[in-house]
Amino acid sequence: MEKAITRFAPSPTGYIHIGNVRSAIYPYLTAKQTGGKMILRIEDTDQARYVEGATELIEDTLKWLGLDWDEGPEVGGEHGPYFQTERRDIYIAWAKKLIAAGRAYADPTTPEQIDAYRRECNEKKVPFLYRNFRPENTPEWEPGMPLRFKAEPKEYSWHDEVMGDMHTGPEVLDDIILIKKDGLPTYNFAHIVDDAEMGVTHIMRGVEYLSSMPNYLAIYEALGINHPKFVSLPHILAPQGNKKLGKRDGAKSVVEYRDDGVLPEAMLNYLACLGWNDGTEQEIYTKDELIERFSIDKIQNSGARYDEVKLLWLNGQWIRRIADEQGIDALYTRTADFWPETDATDDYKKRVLAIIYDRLKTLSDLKTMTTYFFAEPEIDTSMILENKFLKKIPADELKGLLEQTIAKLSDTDWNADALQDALNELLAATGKKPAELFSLIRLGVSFAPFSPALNLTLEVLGKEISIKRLENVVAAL
RNA sequence: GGUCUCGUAGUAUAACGGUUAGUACAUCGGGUUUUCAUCCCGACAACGCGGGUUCGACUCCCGCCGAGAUCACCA
Repeated sequence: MEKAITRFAPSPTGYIHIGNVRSAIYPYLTAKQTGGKMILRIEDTDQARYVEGATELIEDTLKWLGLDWDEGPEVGGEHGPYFQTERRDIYIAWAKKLIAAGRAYADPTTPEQIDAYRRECNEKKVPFLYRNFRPENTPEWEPGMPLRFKAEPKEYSWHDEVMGDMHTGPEVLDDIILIKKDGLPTYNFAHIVDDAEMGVTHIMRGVEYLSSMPNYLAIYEALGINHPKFVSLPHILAPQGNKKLGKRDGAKSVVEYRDDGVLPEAMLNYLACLGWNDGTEQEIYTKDELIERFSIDKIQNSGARYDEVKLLWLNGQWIRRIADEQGIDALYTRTADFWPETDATDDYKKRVLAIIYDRLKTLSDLKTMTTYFFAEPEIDTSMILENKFLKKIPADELKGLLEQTIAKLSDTDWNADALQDALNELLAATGKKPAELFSLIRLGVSFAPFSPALNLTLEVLGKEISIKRLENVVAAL
């Protein structure tokens, strides 16, 4: 397979969210699959929208997801620099080729005049095209003036790897701005130059660029260069409505999910499979499997709706997968930031994790689901007295059952099997149903709405603490 | 408004002229000695509409309808 040179080229205007990270994932998978390279290029030509720290945030996001770039900031490479503001001279040099060929000209029109033209067109209900107002004699271009492309309207046909064969008429061609007044290029020009200089083979970007394609094609043509393959990625849609998912719809930063206890494996898995699938019924993919199976021609050509519920389901699957395949220790190393306030030992926390992990949807569930392992629960007798299995049993009888339990457990070896045996014997001795006796004991030691299997909970809690808690409940009833 | 794109259950998708239209999430029901969860079993639920082409259409063609994108010295 031909080695693909792909790129992720964000502008540093803020964080990367669910809606736009796919245009980093697919280039990564394509590059890795073919033994090629992914380039990270920072498109910082819009000074007004530049956000301090955004580049670091972008890098942070890619690293968390495991999308390492082969060329770009931090790692360098033979095609640098990788910040567009550091490449001004390159753009100017390419722009001069266009001027020399008579395909670009200095634009003397003021923004006010352009607005007037646009209004005029709106009133006449005809599309506004700058080329219809192109000045007769234009000054020689020099820095400080906007430079425009000189369009030669005609039909264009091209192939998009996702959308298929495309065709447009001459009416979409216009004299677009190549270099802005501030001397920096527009995206429209910069990305063409950079992709050419960097040897990019696949341009993978959102479908919003589809309607600009003819203008790009015209520039490639005027420059006399071949264009890369075009891969238009459909939008990810907001959960409600039919809009593309954006920050306004509450699209969270990708790294925010890390802080919420989502595993990068799950995030990558979910996002890669949103709008792509390999034709099989597999749901869980490792990064290596994605690299192996990914194919551009199976990218969906309609938008896909973001579904956080499924992401969280997948995260639960990944939590279990890591614990089951790599062991509790491996999962434990991921949980450092997610425990309740405690000075408990690693060993104790691991034992808690081992009995609770199959209940977790996110790692941050640990915070709320394990409190009674680390602190004395507040005794709330109503939880016992109003429990659906216990409310028909008089308080005195409950008290008696607990006393019997305490006596039995005091005489039991403290391991899961022995505890289970003891609990079964208690069941026989008291004649109670499991739902009754076990609910009582479970609530007595945890006062939590749910908890792991009773014998395991008791084992981890320890003999002394378990019995002490039950005694406290007897006293309170 | 011009141009372009898209249209299978609530959601994500499979099917590439012939299937009882498959799978997963969600929802509902059941099972695994308490709860919650895991796991297992089951149920509900879809080809936007209308014409063609064809022995036969989710699949090919046309029209309509619906949804989206884009028309910046933003990317």
